Amino acid sequence: MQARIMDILKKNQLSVTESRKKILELFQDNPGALAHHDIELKTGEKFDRVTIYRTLQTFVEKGILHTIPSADNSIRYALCKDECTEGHHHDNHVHFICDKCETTYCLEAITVPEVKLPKGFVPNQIEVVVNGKCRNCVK
Amino acid sequence: MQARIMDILKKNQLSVTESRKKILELFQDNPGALAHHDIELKTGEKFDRVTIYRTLQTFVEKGILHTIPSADNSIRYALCKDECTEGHHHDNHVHFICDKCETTYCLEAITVPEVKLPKGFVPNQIEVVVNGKCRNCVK
DNA sequence: AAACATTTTGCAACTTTGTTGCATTGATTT
DNA sequence: AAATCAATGCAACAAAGTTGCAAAATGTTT
Repeated sequence: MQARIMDILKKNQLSVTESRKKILELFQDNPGALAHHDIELKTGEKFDRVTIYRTLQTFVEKGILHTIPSADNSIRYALCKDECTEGHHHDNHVHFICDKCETTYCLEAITVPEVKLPKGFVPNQIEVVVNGKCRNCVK
Repeated sequence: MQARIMDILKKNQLSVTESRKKILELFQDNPGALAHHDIELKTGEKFDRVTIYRTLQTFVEKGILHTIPSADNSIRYALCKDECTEGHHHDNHVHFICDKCETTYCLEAITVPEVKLPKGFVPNQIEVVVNGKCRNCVK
Protein backbone atom coordinates (compact mmCIF):
# COMPACT_ATOMS: atom_id res chain seq x y z
CA MET A 1 0.00 0.00 0.00
CA GLN A 2 2.69 2.42 1.04
CA ALA A 3 4.67 1.27 -1.95
CA ARG A 4 1.94 2.26 -4.36
CA ILE A 5 1.77 5.70 -2.86
CA MET A 6 5.47 6.22 -3.42
CA ASP A 7 5.08 4.95 -6.95
CA ILE A 8 2.32 7.39 -7.73
CA LEU A 9 4.33 10.31 -6.45
CA LYS A 10 7.52 9.31 -8.21
CA LYS A 11 5.78 8.56 -11.47
CA ASN A 12 4.58 12.15 -11.40
CA GLN A 13 7.93 13.63 -10.44
CA LEU A 14 6.70 14.85 -7.11
CA SER A 15 8.94 14.80 -4.08
CA VAL A 16 7.74 12.46 -1.37
CA THR A 17 6.62 14.46 1.63
CA GLU A 18 4.64 13.74 4.75
CA SER A 19 1.56 15.64 3.65
CA ARG A 20 1.43 14.16 0.18
CA LYS A 21 1.81 10.63 1.51
CA LYS A 22 -0.82 11.14 4.17
CA ILE A 23 -3.35 12.76 1.86
CA LEU A 24 -2.93 10.12 -0.82
CA GLU A 25 -3.32 7.47 1.85
CA LEU A 26 -6.60 9.03 2.92
CA PHE A 27 -7.95 8.76 -0.59
CA GLN A 28 -6.83 5.16 -0.94
CA ASP A 29 -8.42 4.14 2.33
CA ASN A 30 -11.65 5.99 1.69
CA PRO A 31 -14.28 4.49 -0.56
CA GLY A 32 -15.72 7.81 -1.70
CA ALA A 33 -14.61 11.27 -2.57
CA LEU A 34 -13.34 13.84 -0.11
CA ALA A 35 -13.76 17.58 0.12
CA HIS A 36 -11.10 19.90 1.42
CA HIS A 37 -12.87 20.12 4.73
CA ASP A 38 -12.99 16.34 5.15
CA ILE A 39 -9.26 16.19 4.70
CA GLU A 40 -8.69 18.89 7.26
CA LEU A 41 -10.71 16.89 9.75
CA LYS A 42 -9.16 13.53 8.95
CA THR A 43 -5.61 14.82 9.19
CA GLY A 44 -6.31 16.60 12.46
CA GLU A 45 -4.07 19.58 13.01
CA LYS A 46 -1.20 17.88 11.31
CA PHE A 47 -0.92 20.07 8.23
CA ASP A 48 -1.50 23.68 7.49
CA ARG A 49 -4.65 24.56 5.61
CA VAL A 50 -2.55 26.11 2.88
CA THR A 51 -0.56 22.93 2.43
CA ILE A 52 -3.74 20.95 1.88
CA TYR A 53 -4.97 23.43 -0.71
CA ARG A 54 -1.70 23.29 -2.57
CA THR A 55 -1.43 19.53 -2.36
CA LEU A 56 -4.91 19.02 -3.76
CA GLN A 57 -4.18 21.49 -6.50
CA THR A 58 -0.99 19.77 -7.64
CA PHE A 59 -2.66 16.37 -7.47
CA VAL A 60 -5.38 17.59 -9.80
CA GLU A 61 -2.83 19.15 -12.15
CA LYS A 62 -0.85 15.92 -12.26
CA GLY A 63 -3.92 13.84 -12.93
CA ILE A 64 -3.83 11.98 -9.63
CA LEU A 65 -7.14 13.37 -8.43
CA HIS A 66 -10.17 14.64 -10.27
CA THR A 67 -12.83 17.02 -9.06
CA ILE A 68 -16.52 16.34 -8.78
CA PRO A 69 -18.88 19.28 -9.19
CA SER A 70 -21.58 19.79 -6.61
CA ALA A 71 -24.50 22.04 -5.93
CA ASP A 72 -23.46 22.85 -2.39
CA ASN A 73 -20.27 24.76 -3.01
CA SER A 74 -17.91 22.10 -1.80
CA ILE A 75 -15.81 20.54 -4.49
CA ARG A 76 -15.03 16.90 -3.84
CA TYR A 77 -11.90 15.12 -5.00
CA ALA A 78 -11.42 11.50 -5.93
CA LEU A 79 -8.60 9.30 -7.20
CA CYS A 80 -8.21 9.10 -10.94
CA LYS A 81 -7.76 5.85 -12.70
CA ASP A 82 -4.34 5.14 -14.10
CA GLU A 83 -4.99 6.49 -17.55
CA CYS A 84 -5.10 10.07 -16.38
CA THR A 85 -1.94 12.01 -17.02
CA GLU A 86 -0.88 15.56 -16.51
CA GLY A 87 -3.43 17.86 -18.03
CA HIS A 88 -5.49 15.06 -19.50
CA HIS A 89 -8.29 13.66 -17.44
CA HIS A 90 -10.30 10.71 -18.62
CA ASP A 91 -12.75 10.24 -15.84
CA ASN A 92 -15.82 9.69 -17.88
CA HIS A 93 -17.69 7.82 -15.22
CA VAL A 94 -20.82 8.72 -13.35
CA HIS A 95 -20.70 10.16 -9.82
CA PHE A 96 -23.25 9.42 -7.16
CA ILE A 97 -23.82 11.56 -4.07
CA CYS A 98 -25.97 10.07 -1.34
CA ASP A 99 -28.61 12.45 -0.01
CA LYS A 100 -28.45 10.86 3.40
CA CYS A 101 -24.89 9.93 4.30
CA GLU A 102 -23.34 12.40 1.86
CA THR A 103 -20.88 9.80 0.61
CA THR A 104 -19.72 10.40 -2.93
CA TYR A 105 -19.12 7.38 -5.12
CA CYS A 106 -17.22 7.10 -8.36
CA LEU A 107 -19.22 4.58 -10.36
CA GLU A 108 -16.31 3.48 -12.51
CA ALA A 109 -18.42 0.87 -14.23
CA ILE A 110 -20.98 3.38 -15.44
CA THR A 111 -19.72 5.53 -18.27
CA VAL A 112 -21.45 8.76 -19.12
CA PRO A 113 -24.05 8.40 -21.85
CA GLU A 114 -24.04 10.20 -25.17
CA VAL A 115 -25.60 13.64 -25.11
CA LYS A 116 -26.84 15.31 -28.25
CA LEU A 117 -26.26 19.05 -28.21
CA PRO A 118 -27.88 21.80 -30.27
CA LYS A 119 -26.04 23.02 -33.38
CA GLY A 120 -22.98 25.09 -32.62
CA PHE A 121 -22.25 23.62 -29.22
CA VAL A 122 -19.02 21.63 -29.06
CA PRO A 123 -18.63 19.44 -25.99
CA ASN A 124 -15.36 19.05 -24.17
CA GLN A 125 -16.22 17.25 -20.97
CA ILE A 126 -19.48 15.80 -19.70
CA GLU A 127 -20.21 15.49 -16.00
CA VAL A 128 -23.02 13.32 -14.72
CA VAL A 129 -23.81 13.60 -11.04
CA VAL A 130 -26.65 11.55 -9.62
CA ASN A 131 -28.21 12.25 -6.25
CA GLY A 132 -30.23 9.71 -4.34
CA LYS A 133 -29.92 6.98 -1.75
CA CYS A 134 -26.85 4.79 -1.80
CA ARG A 135 -26.88 1.04 -1.17
CA ASN A 136 -26.15 1.57 2.52
CA CYS A 137 -28.92 4.08 3.08
CA VAL A 138 -31.80 2.40 1.21
CA LYS A 139 -34.05 0.35 3.42
CA MET B 1 -42.88 41.56 -18.50
CA GLN B 2 -43.30 43.33 -15.21
CA ALA B 3 -46.66 41.69 -14.93
CA ARG B 4 -45.20 38.22 -15.18
CA ILE B 5 -42.77 39.00 -12.41
CA MET B 6 -45.58 40.03 -10.10
CA ASP B 7 -47.47 36.91 -11.07
CA ILE B 8 -44.57 34.65 -10.20
CA LEU B 9 -44.14 36.26 -6.81
CA LYS B 10 -47.81 36.23 -5.95
CA LYS B 11 -48.31 32.69 -7.14
CA ASN B 12 -45.68 31.70 -4.61
CA GLN B 13 -47.11 33.79 -1.80
CA LEU B 14 -44.10 36.05 -1.65
CA SER B 15 -44.46 39.72 -0.92
CA VAL B 16 -43.45 41.92 -3.78
CA THR B 17 -40.29 43.81 -2.86
CA GLU B 18 -37.73 45.82 -4.75
CA SER B 19 -35.01 43.23 -4.47
CA ARG B 20 -37.15 40.31 -5.50
CA LYS B 21 -38.50 42.17 -8.50
CA LYS B 22 -35.08 43.31 -9.59
CA ILE B 23 -33.43 39.93 -9.19
CA LEU B 24 -36.19 38.11 -11.02
CA GLU B 25 -35.94 40.68 -13.78
CA LEU B 26 -32.23 39.98 -14.10
CA PHE B 27 -32.91 36.31 -14.65
CA GLN B 28 -35.61 37.01 -17.22
CA ASP B 29 -33.40 39.36 -19.19
CA ASN B 30 -30.36 37.12 -19.06
CA PRO B 31 -30.06 34.19 -21.41
CA GLY B 32 -27.91 32.08 -19.11
CA ALA B 33 -27.53 31.30 -15.47
CA LEU B 34 -26.20 33.67 -12.85
CA ALA B 35 -24.03 33.15 -9.81
CA HIS B 36 -24.39 35.13 -6.62
CA HIS B 37 -21.44 37.25 -7.60
CA ASP B 38 -22.92 38.11 -11.00
CA ILE B 39 -26.03 39.36 -9.31
CA GLU B 40 -24.06 41.52 -6.93
CA LEU B 41 -22.34 43.12 -9.89
CA LYS B 42 -25.46 43.57 -11.99
CA THR B 43 -27.45 45.15 -9.20
CA GLY B 44 -24.62 47.51 -8.30
CA GLU B 45 -24.67 48.53 -4.69
CA LYS B 46 -28.40 48.52 -4.63
CA PHE B 47 -28.95 45.59 -2.28
CA ASP B 48 -27.14 44.16 0.65
CA ARG B 49 -25.19 40.98 0.09
CA VAL B 50 -27.26 39.26 2.71
CA THR B 51 -30.47 40.18 0.95
CA ILE B 52 -29.25 38.58 -2.25
CA TYR B 53 -28.31 35.40 -0.42
CA ARG B 54 -31.70 35.20 1.19
CA THR B 55 -33.59 36.04 -1.97
CA LEU B 56 -31.82 33.34 -3.94
CA GLN B 57 -32.46 30.88 -1.17
CA THR B 58 -36.18 31.51 -1.02
CA PHE B 59 -36.46 31.43 -4.80
CA VAL B 60 -34.86 28.00 -4.82
CA GLU B 61 -37.12 26.80 -2.04
CA LYS B 62 -40.18 28.03 -3.88
CA GLY B 63 -39.13 26.39 -7.12
CA ILE B 64 -38.59 29.63 -8.99
CA LEU B 65 -34.89 29.07 -9.50
CA HIS B 66 -32.81 25.91 -9.68
CA THR B 67 -29.13 25.49 -8.97
CA ILE B 68 -26.50 24.22 -11.37
CA PRO B 69 -23.54 22.39 -9.88
CA SER B 70 -20.08 23.40 -10.98
CA ALA B 71 -16.50 22.39 -10.39
CA ASP B 72 -15.32 25.88 -9.53
CA ASN B 73 -17.19 26.46 -6.31
CA SER B 74 -19.63 28.96 -7.67
CA ILE B 75 -23.18 27.75 -7.77
CA ARG B 76 -25.17 29.18 -10.64
CA TYR B 77 -28.91 29.78 -10.58
CA ALA B 78 -31.38 29.67 -13.43
CA LEU B 79 -35.12 30.09 -13.87
CA CYS B 80 -37.20 26.99 -13.50
CA LYS B 81 -39.85 26.10 -15.97
CA ASP B 82 -43.41 26.50 -14.83
CA GLU B 83 -43.87 22.96 -13.64
CA CYS B 84 -41.59 23.42 -10.68
CA THR B 85 -43.34 23.96 -7.41
CA GLU B 86 -42.27 24.32 -3.85
CA GLY B 87 -39.95 21.52 -2.93
CA HIS B 88 -40.37 19.76 -6.25
CA HIS B 89 -37.94 20.54 -8.99
CA HIS B 90 -38.34 19.05 -12.43
CA ASP B 91 -35.43 20.52 -14.27
CA ASN B 92 -34.28 17.43 -16.03
CA HIS B 93 -32.50 19.25 -18.80
CA VAL B 94 -28.84 19.41 -19.67
CA HIS B 95 -26.68 22.36 -18.67
CA PHE B 96 -23.87 23.71 -20.77
CA ILE B 97 -21.05 25.88 -19.45
CA CYS B 98 -18.85 27.55 -22.03
CA ASP B 99 -15.14 27.24 -21.30
CA LYS B 100 -14.45 30.56 -22.96
CA CYS B 101 -17.20 33.04 -22.19
CA GLU B 102 -18.35 31.23 -19.04
CA THR B 103 -21.98 31.57 -20.06
CA THR B 104 -24.18 28.86 -18.64
CA TYR B 105 -27.04 27.62 -20.81
CA CYS B 106 -30.08 25.63 -19.85
CA LEU B 107 -30.62 23.34 -22.82
CA GLU B 108 -34.32 22.87 -22.22
CA ALA B 109 -34.69 20.81 -25.37
CA ILE B 110 -32.14 18.25 -24.27
CA THR B 111 -33.40 15.98 -21.54
CA VAL B 112 -31.00 14.00 -19.43
CA PRO B 113 -30.42 10.48 -20.71
CA GLU B 114 -31.16 7.32 -18.80
CA VAL B 115 -28.40 6.22 -16.46
CA LYS B 116 -28.19 2.66 -15.24
CA LEU B 117 -26.95 2.44 -11.67
CA PRO B 118 -25.48 -0.49 -9.76
CA LYS B 119 -27.80 -2.54 -7.55
CA GLY B 120 -28.85 -0.77 -4.40
CA PHE B 121 -28.49 2.76 -5.69
CA VAL B 122 -31.75 4.64 -5.99
CA PRO B 123 -31.59 7.82 -8.03
CA ASN B 124 -33.41 10.97 -7.08
CA GLN B 125 -32.05 13.62 -9.38
CA ILE B 126 -29.61 13.44 -12.27
CA GLU B 127 -27.47 16.40 -13.22
CA VAL B 128 -25.73 16.57 -16.55
CA VAL B 129 -23.30 19.43 -17.00
CA VAL B 130 -21.42 19.72 -20.27
CA ASN B 131 -18.36 21.90 -20.70
CA GLY B 132 -17.12 23.08 -24.06
CA LYS B 133 -17.42 25.88 -26.56
CA CYS B 134 -20.80 27.50 -27.04
CA ARG B 135 -22.21 28.58 -30.38
CA ASN B 136 -20.85 32.08 -29.94
CA CYS B 137 -17.33 31.00 -29.11
CA VAL B 138 -16.77 28.32 -31.75
CA LYS B 139 -14.97 29.59 -34.82
C1' DA C 1 -56.47 56.01 4.29
C1' DA C 2 -54.58 54.98 8.70
C1' DA C 3 -53.23 51.61 11.98
C1' DC C 4 -51.91 47.10 12.85
C1' DA C 5 -49.46 42.77 12.10
C1' DT C 6 -46.13 40.47 9.52
C1' DT C 7 -42.17 40.09 6.40
C1' DT C 8 -38.21 41.67 4.60
C1' DT C 9 -34.24 44.42 4.66
C1' DG C 10 -29.74 46.29 6.04
C1' DC C 11 -26.28 46.55 9.38
C1' DA C 12 -22.84 44.66 12.37
C1' DA C 13 -20.28 41.14 13.78
C1' DC C 14 -18.63 36.87 12.91
C1' DT C 15 -17.19 32.23 10.73
C1' DT C 16 -15.54 29.78 6.99
C1' DT C 17 -13.09 29.35 2.79
C1' DG C 18 -9.52 30.44 -0.29
C1' DT C 19 -5.08 33.19 -1.77
C1' DT C 20 -0.29 35.24 -1.73
C1' DG C 21 4.57 36.38 -0.25
C1' DC C 22 8.32 34.97 2.19
C1' DA C 23 11.50 32.85 5.48
C1' DT C 24 12.39 28.24 7.15
C1' DT C 25 12.35 23.50 6.71
C1' DG C 26 12.73 19.31 4.31
C1' DA C 27 13.76 16.37 0.09
C1' DT C 28 16.67 15.15 -3.70
C1' DT C 29 21.01 15.05 -6.42
C1' DT C 30 25.89 14.81 -6.96
C1' DA D 1 27.51 15.37 3.49
C1' DA D 2 26.97 19.61 1.16
C1' DA D 3 24.57 22.05 -2.27
C1' DT D 4 20.35 22.81 -4.76
C1' DC D 5 15.75 22.98 -5.33
C1' DA D 6 11.03 22.32 -3.86
C1' DA D 7 7.54 22.20 -0.24
C1' DT D 8 5.85 23.77 4.16
C1' DG D 9 4.06 26.86 7.66
C1' DC D 10 3.19 31.37 9.12
C1' DA D 11 1.11 35.79 8.72
C1' DA D 12 -1.75 38.68 6.64
C1' DC D 13 -5.23 39.26 3.71
C1' DA D 14 -9.50 38.77 0.52
C1' DA D 15 -13.68 36.69 -0.55
C1' DA D 16 -17.78 34.05 0.53
C1' DG D 17 -21.34 32.83 3.55
C1' DT D 18 -24.14 33.03 8.18
C1' DT D 19 -26.79 34.89 12.20
C1' DG D 20 -29.31 38.14 15.34
C1' DC D 21 -31.67 42.13 15.65
C1' DA D 22 -33.59 46.77 15.04
C1' DA D 23 -35.60 49.56 11.37
C1' DA D 24 -38.22 49.80 7.25
C1' DA D 25 -41.30 48.17 3.87
C1' DT D 26 -45.27 45.18 2.63
C1' DG D 27 -49.75 43.29 3.14
C1' DT D 28 -54.10 43.30 5.74
C1' DT D 29 -57.84 45.01 8.38
C1' DT D 30 -60.84 48.27 9.78
